[in-house]
Amino acid sequence: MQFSEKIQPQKMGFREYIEALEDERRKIQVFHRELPLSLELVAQAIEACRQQLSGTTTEYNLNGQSECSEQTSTDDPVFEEFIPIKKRASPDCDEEDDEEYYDDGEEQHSHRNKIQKEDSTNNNNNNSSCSTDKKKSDWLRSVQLWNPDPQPPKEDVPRKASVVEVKRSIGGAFQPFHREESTVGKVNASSSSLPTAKTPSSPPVPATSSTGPVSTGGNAGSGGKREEKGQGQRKQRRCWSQELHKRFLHALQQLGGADSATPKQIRELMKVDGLTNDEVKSHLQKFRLHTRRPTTMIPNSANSQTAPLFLVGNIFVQPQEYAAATAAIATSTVSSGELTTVTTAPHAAIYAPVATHPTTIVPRTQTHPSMKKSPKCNKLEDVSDHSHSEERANHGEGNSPASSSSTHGTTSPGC
DNA sequence: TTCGTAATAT
DNA sequence: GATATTACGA
Repeated sequence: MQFSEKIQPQKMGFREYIEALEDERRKIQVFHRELPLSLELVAQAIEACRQQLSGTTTEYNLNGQSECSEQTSTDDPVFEEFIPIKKRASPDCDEEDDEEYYDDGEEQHSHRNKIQKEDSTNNNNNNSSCSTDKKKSDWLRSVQLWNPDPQPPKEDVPRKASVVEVKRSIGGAFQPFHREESTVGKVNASSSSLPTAKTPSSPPVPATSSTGPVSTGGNAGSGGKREEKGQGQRKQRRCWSQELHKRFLHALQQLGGADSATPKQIRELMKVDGLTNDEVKSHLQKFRLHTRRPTTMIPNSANSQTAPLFLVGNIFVQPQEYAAATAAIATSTVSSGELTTVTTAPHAAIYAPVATHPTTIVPRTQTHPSMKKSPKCNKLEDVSDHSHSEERANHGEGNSPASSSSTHGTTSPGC
C-alpha cells in the first residue's frame, strides 16, 4: 500500500543514514575506550538499518521509517523501534547515572530519541551514552587547571531542553548564571565569562551535587538576606587549582604579602575572569589562617627569647628572619611561586614570638593540617608544582630548613 | 564599597 | 576536618 511508496524514498534515506552511521562509527572508533557504548549503539543502529533496507523484517521496516525518515513523527511504530535500542543503552548508563537515561527511556520521548540519534552524529560524546559523558568529563577534568565549579556536564543541555529554561538562556553555557546573581555583583564581568582566559575550561569540581538548585536549602542556614540578592541558591564552589593559587600568590607577592594585600587588589592582579572579590577574600582568609597558625611554633623560640624582635608592619620578626625574607623577596621574583616565602617568613616570626603569649612553642615540625587539600578537589594536586609557595609560607615561618623543605607538599593550596 | 572576621554550608 | 560561601559589622 502506502508502504511501497514510502519505502522507496526511505530506502534512500536509509542508505544515507547508514553511511552517516558508518562514518560516525569510524570517528568514534578512535575513542572506543571513551565511548564504548556509543560505538555499540551506532553499530546496532547500522545493523538495524541494514536489515530494514534488505527488507527482512516487516517490523523493522516500520521502525526504519521512523528512524530514517523524518516523518517519523507521524508513525507510531517508530517508537518501538528505538525504544529497544535505547533501553539497551540505558542499562549501561544506569551504571553511572540512572536518571540521565531515564528520561529518554520514556516512551513518549521516543521522538526525542530519534532526534538524539541524529544528534549523535554531531555530538558523539554527549548523546551517545551517558556513561561516556561522564568518563569523558572525568578525564577532561584531570586536565583542567581550575574550575569554577560549574555545573555538570553538558549532558543536561541536550537532555532537557524542554525542562531547562534556565540553561537555555545561555545555550551551552553554564554556571555563570548562578554565580553572578548570587555573588556580590562584580561578577557581572564574569558573566558569561567563565575562565576563558588562560585557565582552561572549567569542569565542575564536584560534579556531584553541583546542581546548585538543589541546595536551595543552602540559604536556609544562613538567613534570609540572600534571597533578596539573588536566588536563594548558594553559589557554586570555586575550586582553587594550583594554577589559580599560583596567581594568587603571585599577586600577593606583588602586593607585599598577605597582610598588606587586599582582596580587590589581589583579584585585579590575578586577572582571572570571573573571579570575585569574595572568592579572593575567602581564599585570602584561609591563606592567612594557615600562614599564621603554624607560625606560632617558632622553632627558634629559644632564640627568639634571646634575640630581639623587630616589628615589621604589624608583625614582629626576628632580624634574621626579616633579612632572609627580604632577600627572599628580592630573589623571589625569579622563582615563580616563591613569593610566599617573603610573606610568610615575617609572619612566622611574628606572632609567636611575642612573648606575651604564653605560647607556645609548638613543634614546628608538624605540618599543619590546615592546608591540606580537601577531598573535594583532587584535581591538580599532582601537578609537579606542588606549589611550594604556600607551603613555604607556612614553613617559612618556621624557617627551619630541615622541616620546611620536606614539608610536604601535602598541603595543596588548591582546595 | 571594601575589608576582615565569623558563621554556615558542602 | 578542610575549604568555600555567605552574613555582618567596621
